Amino acid sequence: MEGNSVGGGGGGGGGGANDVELLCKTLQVEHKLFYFDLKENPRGRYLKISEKTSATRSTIIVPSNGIAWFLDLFNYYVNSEDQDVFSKELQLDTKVFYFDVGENRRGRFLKISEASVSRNRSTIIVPAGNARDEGWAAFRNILAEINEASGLFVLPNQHQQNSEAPERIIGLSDDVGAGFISSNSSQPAPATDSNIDRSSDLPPSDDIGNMGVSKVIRADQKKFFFDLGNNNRGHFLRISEVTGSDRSSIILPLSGLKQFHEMVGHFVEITKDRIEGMTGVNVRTVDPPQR
DNA sequence: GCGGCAT
Repeated sequence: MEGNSVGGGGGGGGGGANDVELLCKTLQVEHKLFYFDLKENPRGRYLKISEKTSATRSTIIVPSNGIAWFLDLFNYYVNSEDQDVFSKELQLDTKVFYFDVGENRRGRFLKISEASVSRNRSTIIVPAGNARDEGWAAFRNILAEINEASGLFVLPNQHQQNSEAPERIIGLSDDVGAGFISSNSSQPAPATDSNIDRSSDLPPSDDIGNMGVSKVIRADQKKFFFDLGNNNRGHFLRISEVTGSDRSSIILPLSGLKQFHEMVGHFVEITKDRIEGMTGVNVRTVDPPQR
């Protein structure tokens, strides 16, 4: 039961009492107080996020490989137009986090529910804040700090640098609506605006951890490189177009990858009769770039 | 001085 759980304090009581505290931060949003504790135990590292109001306290436990996903999702909710946001599901290990935006007379809020097999569902609610979602933005900033700092702590007993294969770690799926989905929606949401960052946002390339997955395709005279990577803002897919000596890239946070895929599939579908019979698209694996 | 969700 506790085999896969990280930091849940499962089984016989400890409640993470022995866990090492790596980093603590607090954030006040309106009258709520949020505690962020980055902790570590022999099973791994996790972020405990607690919401405390006058009488209640509720906590969610985020596995460390989910911090970047939380960051991406908060960016999504901060950057999207109010009417364009959808609920999201984030599966991490054995638990699922549900992100839902709600509104009542107190204002807009983001409800984050953690559902796991052996535990009651727990929920925190983050107020959007008055203007420009500053409550969510402040929350996002804390996540960014923690995500960045987390990379500075090295597990002494770390056997592999990437304990997760990219395909297996995480599934991020759209729940409701998903912006653009296989159904015959006539109006694809311009989700790309918020999901695709320009390459200028990248830190120096030293910080880009290549995850060892690189592919290249050719189309006509162009080459396109696909590289998985991660930086202090999370995981991303970099797609680079290389012509001659010029390279330009888009950086696609993995939270947008599914929508990207569906969007490409859409255009493949509607142009099918025009590309049938075309050949010459080669896909191969290449060595990770050196820089 | 808040208080949402939902078991």
